[in-house]
Amino acid sequence: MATLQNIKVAVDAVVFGYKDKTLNILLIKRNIAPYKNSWALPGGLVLENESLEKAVERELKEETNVTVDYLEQLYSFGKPDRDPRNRVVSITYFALVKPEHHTIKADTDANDVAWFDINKLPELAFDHKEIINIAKKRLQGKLTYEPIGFDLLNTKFLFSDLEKLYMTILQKQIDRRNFRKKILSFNILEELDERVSEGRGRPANLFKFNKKQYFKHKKDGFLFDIK
Amino acid sequence: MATLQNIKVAVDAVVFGYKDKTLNILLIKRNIAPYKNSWALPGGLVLENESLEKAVERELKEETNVTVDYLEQLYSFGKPDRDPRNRVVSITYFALVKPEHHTIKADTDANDVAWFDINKLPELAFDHKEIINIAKKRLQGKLTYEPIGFDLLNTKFLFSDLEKLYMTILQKQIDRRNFRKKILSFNILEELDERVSEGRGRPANLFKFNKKQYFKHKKDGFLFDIK
DNA sequence: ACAAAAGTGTTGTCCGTACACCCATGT
DNA sequence: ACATGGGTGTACGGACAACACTTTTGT
Repeated sequence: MATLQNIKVAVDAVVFGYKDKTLNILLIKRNIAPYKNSWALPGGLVLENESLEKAVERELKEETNVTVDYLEQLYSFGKPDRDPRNRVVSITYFALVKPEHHTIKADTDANDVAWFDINKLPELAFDHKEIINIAKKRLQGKLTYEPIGFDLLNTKFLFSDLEKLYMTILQKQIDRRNFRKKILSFNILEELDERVSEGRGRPANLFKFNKKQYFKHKKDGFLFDIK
Repeated sequence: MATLQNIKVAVDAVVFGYKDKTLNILLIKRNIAPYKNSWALPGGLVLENESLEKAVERELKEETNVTVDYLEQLYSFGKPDRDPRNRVVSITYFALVKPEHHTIKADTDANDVAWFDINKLPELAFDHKEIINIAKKRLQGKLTYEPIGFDLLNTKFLFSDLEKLYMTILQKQIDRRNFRKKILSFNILEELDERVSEGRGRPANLFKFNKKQYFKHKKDGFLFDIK
């Protein structure tokens, strides 16, 4: 082989949160070159003896103070020139959090951290815009065949929240009656004996996702599927 | 940071071929430690200035003499101890070939290369068994919502070939009449004016996959979908 | 003439979709 | 009493699943 390989391995995370009826992404402001003062995905180099998942979790904790509710590998990026300094292969992750459960906090390095509406993103460092696009597609796809929407809502939620979340992420109208009928038919929700009034209008019932029940049904061959 | 990072980046490929009515995987016999003389997935370290895809294609050409018909990234593996020598992160790929279009040939290093029935795999090096399991699931999934089965058949094929391929990979019975009706309704096949006799029985018509037509329909919102 | 594989149509069921009115509360 | 959001049932149509007989060839 011509030369010894010297490629760095990094991880980056696309963290989604659903806030104020919009889909948000967690970004940090870089305080080192290159792309100093640009916004970027949280992430960094993998340590010598840590797994990829651990690396993501560590970087997220360090840079944003967030612990994720759902994490899965997204895709790996390795174009030779994606980092201007030296070659970096980045293994990216897809994560979901319940924003109200966490207080984001910038690093000691005085970076900034913030949630951005996915439709109002700033300029991004490296190829991070492309990574986000892929993550968005993954989210839209997964939402239809796995019950991951619940990882974006509070533990107790209104049916209308779930409905709005689906409409926001899938970017289409959904019929309220058919949607409720479908979801309820899966028998994976617990209807709580609590009602909440959203200012005006009839108070709505709170629901809880019953994960255990979901896995039981899944083992029996049931398929979660929302058009 | 504690120590400088020294992680190697490799690529490995799970290459599927459909031969003799069975699903096969392309393996090489290692001739260096560790796992000397074990069977393993083709792959190797990424060169300093080559993209990940190029690395896979180069390794496949070098180690097996195969050029793939379909290639996509599968998953990345990075447990700290997956390679006993030093830390290697492997970005794995999922590939399809038409076996009859290629002559496999072992490396100058006198490795061996062979197709293995996926149900009769030998012991495998590293975590390659796990990688193959994930690739198999990907293949089963993709087959139902993208027309990738055609990348495993000859350019001209019989309907019964397609049908058997689906039954073999999905491991279930398929009704011949409903299957044919469904596929034909997609309007992505060309019926050729050639018949082939398979020894005994009524000669069958040859078909060709019309990829252009497929992409045209796809742009118009058509979805390939086989239950 | 028989064995083997290819080719083809109809019917019932279920699921998805479309759609509108009443209910409980706050102001 | 009115405005606002919550909760619910029915009817139609299309897609999928189940199912069996005829055709063409080789032996």
